[in-house]
Amino acid sequence: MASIKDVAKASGVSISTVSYVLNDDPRIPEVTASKVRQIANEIGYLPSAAARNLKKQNTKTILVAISDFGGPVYHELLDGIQHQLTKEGYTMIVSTGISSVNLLKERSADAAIVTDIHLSNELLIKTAKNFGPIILLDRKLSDEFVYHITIDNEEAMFELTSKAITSRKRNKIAYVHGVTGTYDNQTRFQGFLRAIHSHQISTYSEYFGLFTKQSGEDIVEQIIRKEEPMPDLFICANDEMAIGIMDRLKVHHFDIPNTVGICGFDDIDLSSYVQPQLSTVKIAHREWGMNAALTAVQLIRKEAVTFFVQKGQVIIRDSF
Amino acid sequence: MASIKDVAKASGVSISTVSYVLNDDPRIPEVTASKVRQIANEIGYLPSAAARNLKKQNTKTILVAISDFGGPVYHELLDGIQHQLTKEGYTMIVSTGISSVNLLKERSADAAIVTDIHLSNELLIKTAKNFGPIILLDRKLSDEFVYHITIDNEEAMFELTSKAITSRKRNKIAYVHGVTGTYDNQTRFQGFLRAIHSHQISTYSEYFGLFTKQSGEDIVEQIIRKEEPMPDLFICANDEMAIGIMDRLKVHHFDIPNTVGICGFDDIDLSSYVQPQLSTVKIAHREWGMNAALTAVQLIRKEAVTFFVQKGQVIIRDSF
DNA sequence: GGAGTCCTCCGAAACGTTTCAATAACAAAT
DNA sequence: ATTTGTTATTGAAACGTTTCGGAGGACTCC
Repeated sequence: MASIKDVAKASGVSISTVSYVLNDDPRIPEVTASKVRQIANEIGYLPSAAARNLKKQNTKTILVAISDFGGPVYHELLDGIQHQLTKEGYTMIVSTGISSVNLLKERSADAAIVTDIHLSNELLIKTAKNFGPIILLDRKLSDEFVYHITIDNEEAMFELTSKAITSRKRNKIAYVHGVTGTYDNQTRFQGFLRAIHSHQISTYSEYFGLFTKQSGEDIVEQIIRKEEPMPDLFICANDEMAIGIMDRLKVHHFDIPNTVGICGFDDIDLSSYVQPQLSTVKIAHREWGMNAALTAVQLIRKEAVTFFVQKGQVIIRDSF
Repeated sequence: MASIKDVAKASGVSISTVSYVLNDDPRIPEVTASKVRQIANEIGYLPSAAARNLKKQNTKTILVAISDFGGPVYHELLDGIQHQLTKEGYTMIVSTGISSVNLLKERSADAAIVTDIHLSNELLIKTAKNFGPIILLDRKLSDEFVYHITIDNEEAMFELTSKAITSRKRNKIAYVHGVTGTYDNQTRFQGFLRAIHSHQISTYSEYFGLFTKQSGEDIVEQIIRKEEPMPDLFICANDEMAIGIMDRLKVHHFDIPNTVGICGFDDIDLSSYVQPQLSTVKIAHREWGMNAALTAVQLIRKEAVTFFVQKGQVIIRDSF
């Protein structure tokens, strides 16, 4: 591997001169600089991130740890992060699963933005201490170097549920949980509860899914198999489950929205494709990402951080 | 930041001993090792990737550069790569846009798998020389350190088009290009051409889209606005354009598949949701990813590489 | 009791940068 | 002619690891 030493030798100057040139230091006159640059270019010299990071004690890189590349939700979020980060002169790297853990444990970035429920609180708190700022998007967790920027799920779900309840008379309302214990599920459920209570409704049934389409399908099949009465309004913790439920409901010839209403959360692309189109809550993912990125950079620079609240936007379509 | 030196001092052994312990070297007896481990744990020591990478002259990391996180196609591919890589003891980092360039130019990984048309051949060839093996997924390009693993688009499109042509009598066949000049578009178009020629068809019309749903929609609107005759079979370079076309066709009350047939390529999730369900070609993305990852690792290790050919699977649904 | 063999541990060099402090060369000012 | 100042350049230390080559001690074996 060609190193800075080779460039120095080839251009007849010292290592330090080469380094200054490559970092555009003004104290090197153009005549020397251009010669060095040309030679560096000729031998295809690429600097070593490792050496540079070691010396400078930073990486100019932000790690984004997500739970999986499949989620239809991450696209805009990552886009927003990337956008903001390039603006600030940082590089974004994205990881999942065990790779995220490796990267965290080896201090491979200056800060991390994480939305991956598989990364335990314990690991995060422990790591943050020696790693650098960690910003959580998928849960609330406060610690000295751990921050969070979460969505106001509660309020959004309150609004959506209220709309669903008042749009027509429903008698048997059901809440479909996602993975229990997650921040998203809990806060959305809270919003649901507040909404039905504020409308003097006290009975509701609960079903438990896993945020996946499949788990939504299973819920319907199970209701039918056990011959339980079918709810006439499903408030679902996310769109994927809602769409799964809708699919099976249609197969069994239920009339949506007339006999059964349904709504989701997230406004994934599919939501406006299914028939009828799904009412849901849209999150400004792109802004959320930009926000998180900005916060990360501010924390690294030890500047004052400007925390925003991310709100959801209720979107009423045809599903209830 | 706590370093290995701090651990050494706190546990009363030398730096080298700590290093051996942390790397599970058998020459350190368990009694010493466990003490050191405990102290490292207590002070929350995290090793420095930078220092380690510099010394070992590798990163145990593979970079995957993709064009954008939005594409519905990348999910399984990344999943396959990640799967294979963890099996081989490597960490995967994913990047887009300018971040990819930064990472490439600073030699931040041991190899790269790229499918991002924005990264120029020139950059890739130049970088590969000092970076390490680069494996291209989105084009063919051979150079000393540049490799490619591409899909047999031509054959798959040949089969799909043949099926479409023979399924019923069509008189006005159209090919809908994606971004021209891309490997995918070119090879798919070749397959289309071979198919119609082998069926003694010599006339066809061409439309030019951008691989996006929107561009598909535009094509239909433009045909109608200009009062051109509507084709009765659209062979599209990908699903997204096909779905855009289908959408507008339905709005204008064309009967699919009876008066107009259509097919796509890629088998994105949406393809089985639209009505009628889209005929298309499915790519084994997960295997493709695993394949690419394995190749990358073999190249790094300078082992013999086993190159596979990735084939597409034609899926006939209801759209022609 | 001396030579040989293990076992446990350590010192120091090296990886490729950045950057401080210092030097050399030369012009300008006294 | 010496000092002063400026500009161009350099040497060397430091960043935090890994790992080679030993050192020192305990044990075995004759």
